[in-house]
Amino acid sequence: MAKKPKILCVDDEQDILDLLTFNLEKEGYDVCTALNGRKGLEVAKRELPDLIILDVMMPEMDGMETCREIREIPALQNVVITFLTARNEDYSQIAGFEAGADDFITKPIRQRLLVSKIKALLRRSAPADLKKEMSIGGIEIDRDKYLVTKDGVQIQLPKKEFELLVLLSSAPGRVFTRENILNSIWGNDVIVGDRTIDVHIRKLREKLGEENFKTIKGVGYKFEA
Amino acid sequence: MAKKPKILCVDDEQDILDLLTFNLEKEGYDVCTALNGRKGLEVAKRELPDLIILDVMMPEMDGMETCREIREIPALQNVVITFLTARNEDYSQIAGFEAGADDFITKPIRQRLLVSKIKALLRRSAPADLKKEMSIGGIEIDRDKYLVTKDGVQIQLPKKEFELLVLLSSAPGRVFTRENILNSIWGNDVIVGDRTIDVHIRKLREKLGEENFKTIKGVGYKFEA
DNA sequence: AAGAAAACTTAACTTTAGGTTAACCTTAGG
DNA sequence: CCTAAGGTTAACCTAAAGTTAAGTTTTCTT
Repeated sequence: MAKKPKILCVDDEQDILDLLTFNLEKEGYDVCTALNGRKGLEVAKRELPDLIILDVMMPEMDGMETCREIREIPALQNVVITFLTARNEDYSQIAGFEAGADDFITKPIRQRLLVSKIKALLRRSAPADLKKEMSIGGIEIDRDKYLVTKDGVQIQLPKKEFELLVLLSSAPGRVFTRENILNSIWGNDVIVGDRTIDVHIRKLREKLGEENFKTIKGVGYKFEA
Repeated sequence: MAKKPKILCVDDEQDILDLLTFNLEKEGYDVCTALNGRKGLEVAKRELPDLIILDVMMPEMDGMETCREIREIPALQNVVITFLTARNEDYSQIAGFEAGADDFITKPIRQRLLVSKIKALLRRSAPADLKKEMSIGGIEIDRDKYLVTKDGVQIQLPKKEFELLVLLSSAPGRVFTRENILNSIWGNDVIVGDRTIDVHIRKLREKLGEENFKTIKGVGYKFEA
């Protein structure tokens, strides 16, 4: 079963965060939150969510600015971002789309609408992911078929290895910290030892070539061809 | 000879259903109907139509939502879906396409236009339909005749086994999760134990060869030759 | 409409792949 | 040349899948 999508909510009002969290978790999403733009950015980097809900009006660093900074981060280039705006702040939508927003949700929040919008957005963003029957340096990854091919030879990877490969290959050349990896593959709550990642990396190296998985000591791992 | 295409019409007004049925049957299509979204979904799952006409405005579960749910079902991923809208509900088209619609038909229904649109849509999707009689690695599956042949020997499969085979073989090599399988064959609501799937898989393996049905632990099953 | 047969689901148990860990080894980098 | 981070191996554990047979339900048949 596909892992549940992770959604980051950023708003300076705890009430709103609670409301969002309640509704989204009820729908089976994995929700994390932040109380301002700067923290939102931090959490986004660490958690690599699938979708981010950003309040436009926030002290210190507003939604627009946060959005721009998020879009600067290579690993978050394709995250879906939606803004939360008051209904009458309509005019801001143009600026919002320019900043890199995908959609808008207006306050007050209508819960059913919220959920269906989120669903639609995540579905829409899925095709972008599915395109990724990606092929890098002799290694083809087909997410649907759950299949990896190296130099024309099919390789059946176990679940965790496959997930790790998909993660690393989602942004080739980018270094994923151990924290990144733990968060995306195991989830926030599960605790596994550090050596576990090493072991999976080792297996990937065995099966797909030593040189494709580089260690950056003290930082993490990256995949390249 | 190609079997006549099956069309499912979903609308809460019996009048509209009658009108559609009359016109489409006259053209030689096999028509089935449902009076609301939820029933439409059920019928769609059972009948696996080639095309679905969905009224946008329906009580309980509207066309959009029905459409989204239909698209969730692997076996119906490639069904052509067209919405029925009032001419002035124009705006909804954007949302409609997002939900996974292929086209729109506006009310009031112009009968000649309806028929030519349907024809055009079915023509466009035709290649996908040809898959109805497939043959992979000594195994022939004829969906219409409800018949399976292995190495020239006819095998009569029970319903569930046949459905499972059809599903898995609809995308050979692709992994179907248990969730996928449960949703397409049993439906979202029905709850059957996990072991049930195993048993059906076992029977298929017995009858059609162990090797053709591969388990990907923690993920699901796939069919290949 | 009863009885039989076939299909389907479940329960209880076994097996196994794959995930994790512990213990020890290696290496990079200060 | 010491230390901390990462690598390696094999043993262990567990959740997931396999199996079998015994209920249920559906469906034919007469």
